[in-house]
Amino acid sequence: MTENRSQQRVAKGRRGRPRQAEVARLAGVSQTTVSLVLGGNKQGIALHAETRERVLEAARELGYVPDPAARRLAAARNNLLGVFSFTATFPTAVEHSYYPFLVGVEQEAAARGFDLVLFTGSSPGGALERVRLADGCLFLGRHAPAAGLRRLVDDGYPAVHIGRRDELAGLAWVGADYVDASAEVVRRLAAFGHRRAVLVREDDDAPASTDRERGFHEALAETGLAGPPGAAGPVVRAADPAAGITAEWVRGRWEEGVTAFVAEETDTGAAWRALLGAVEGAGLSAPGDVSLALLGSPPADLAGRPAPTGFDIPRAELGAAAVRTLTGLLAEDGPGSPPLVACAFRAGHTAGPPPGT
Amino acid sequence: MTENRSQQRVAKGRRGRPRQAEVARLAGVSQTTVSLVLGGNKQGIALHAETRERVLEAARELGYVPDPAARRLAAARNNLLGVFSFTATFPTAVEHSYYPFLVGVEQEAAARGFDLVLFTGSSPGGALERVRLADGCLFLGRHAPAAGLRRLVDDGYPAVHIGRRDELAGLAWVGADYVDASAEVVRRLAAFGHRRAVLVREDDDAPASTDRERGFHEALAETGLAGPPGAAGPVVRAADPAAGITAEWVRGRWEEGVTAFVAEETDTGAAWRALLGAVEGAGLSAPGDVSLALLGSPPADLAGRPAPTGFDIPRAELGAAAVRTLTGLLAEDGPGSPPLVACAFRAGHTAGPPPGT
DNA sequence: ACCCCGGGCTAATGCGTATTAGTAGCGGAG
DNA sequence: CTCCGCTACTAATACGCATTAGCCCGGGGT
Repeated sequence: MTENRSQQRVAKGRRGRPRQAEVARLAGVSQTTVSLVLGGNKQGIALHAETRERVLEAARELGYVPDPAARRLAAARNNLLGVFSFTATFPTAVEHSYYPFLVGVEQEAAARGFDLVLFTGSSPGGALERVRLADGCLFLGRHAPAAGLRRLVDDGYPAVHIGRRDELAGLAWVGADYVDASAEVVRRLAAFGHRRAVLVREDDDAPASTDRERGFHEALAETGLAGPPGAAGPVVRAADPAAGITAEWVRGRWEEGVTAFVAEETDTGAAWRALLGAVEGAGLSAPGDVSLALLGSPPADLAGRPAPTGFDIPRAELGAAAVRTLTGLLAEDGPGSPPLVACAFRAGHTAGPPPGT
Repeated sequence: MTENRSQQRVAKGRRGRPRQAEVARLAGVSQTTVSLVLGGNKQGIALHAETRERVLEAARELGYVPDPAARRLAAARNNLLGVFSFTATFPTAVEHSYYPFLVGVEQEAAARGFDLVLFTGSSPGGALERVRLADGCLFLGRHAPAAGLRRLVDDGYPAVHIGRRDELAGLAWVGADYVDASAEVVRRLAAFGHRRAVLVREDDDAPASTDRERGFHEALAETGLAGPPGAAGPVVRAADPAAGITAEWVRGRWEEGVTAFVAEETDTGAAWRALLGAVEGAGLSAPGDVSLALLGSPPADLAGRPAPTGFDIPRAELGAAAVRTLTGLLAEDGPGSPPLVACAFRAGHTAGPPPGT
């Protein structure tokens, strides 16, 4: 049975893909010559045009494709870019956050002649090292293990993180300008005439969260918007938004004069979800009674609801920018594109003038 | 000269990582021994426990990590699976058809220790040959060029097509069981009490379309459901559904006693879109006046509308099945999983009993 | 005393490609 | 006719690891 099968395979043709040596044999030249012709002959060794043609023809005929591992081992280039995501692939959560990046990454990579290798972080430990198979790698996800990245970066491996990553010196990154985008949202709320606002954030110290909060604060200072009266301050940090952000809480703030509620976007969308529920539970409606804003995009399952006022993260653009930066590192010349990408304000339908204006 | 060069290399730090040879030196053993200890020694060569310890200690001390490229070169495998999609990656169109497959593919691949290489059909000509860099490849999209695939298959390259593909002998494939799923939808319509039904399909001869039609016909025969009276038959083929499926047409069928309208799903969703518009234009409502069913999932932009009665293609599961089949081919042992994956009936809200029941 | 055996290790080689150091052949300058 | 230099190649080697085929040594059998 097994014999039968393997015989079939042998009979069917060559085992595995053709090597340079086979191309060489067919073209009647040496393996070196094949390598020179197909590798672009950067060292400028003289070659007859006709020889070149023969080699190319033979390669085409056999369907030759270089082995990335061998190429890499010989200290050359693969034309492969890695994409490493740390979030284990969770269809639902991923649907709205991972894929759009990938679209941008893929387009930009294709445009520059690179193919993509997807590494998924499920496996533990040295899994990160796998990426060395590619010429360089993009890392995405909030929780990339610093130790592994440190290692790669120190070894001079070209790596670009999608999302701000300052604490890891030497690691290149591209990120969305959450500070400015968040500030802009608050400015719009102020322009509507709101006087008091709160920000609901999850208990997460990722740069993406702190940046949003910073933008929020900056715009408060700039516009004169205030938080609720009292010492609590305008920012609410909820480890479990569903529990912390209740109808009672919303009503309490509302009675204190808060007319604008802002939530940050996270993987789960928990803050926004809780806010929507609590406002509804409090018998308030947006944008009639209160204005709601989301610093980011709503979770996929709320796609049917009216679009929240807020901003859109240009994920595809970010992915493309990351590829540009990475290929810049590979070429060791370009200064790369600027790391911050602007977000687009989204008017949406959940914010408007406060009641009585 | 050679000395000089190697010194440069050290100075440059381009390769700062320790090799097995260095671990070996530190532990006072040979590189072979290091490889045996760290590689798990599958060949069962006798090794002193103390030697083992020394090697492990040395490896730890130097922070040794194996070079994946070298590893793969030596193993003549690279643990890469290709995914080749022919539809150029168009963010919008792709969002709902390409990505869900990928999710399943990725999970199953990760579970089996494979990484993924993404190829996009955008590049011209011999682009197909690129996939040979992976150990095997998945192909997806209705319009995969037969010639290129033929070539790969004949060479014994492990390839699996996602979607039925019978005409290409020797090509493995996995597909959704559209025949049974479509039949089931019709059975449900019959159970509601409908007596006459039509199927609107686009002018596309892909297996996915003909399978749906076959299921439709089979269930008609089985349940006694009929098409409209006259010679036209129960299936309407519209090259341009927006033009062919009009309000007048719907009203015409309705007056002939047709109470159930079924559309097939295609990339664009044109048939379903046209049907919805025409029914509305005819002043009819579903499921009150007529029942509508969609053989597949609605296009992404109609996600807000009531869920159509129909079935869901288990895309992720299909992707996973494809990976299983492919790894089966690679191992040359497993019989692979069965090629047909069942679809899940979706009750939805567009079908019910016909008026007057 | 000799051989064999098996435990413990290593030298040698292969994987496929890129690069470096040549080598043949030939025409022209000296 | 020698030597040079140029063109058009090729042989050899490195890359880092896995694997195969040994090698050496001590003890037990005969």
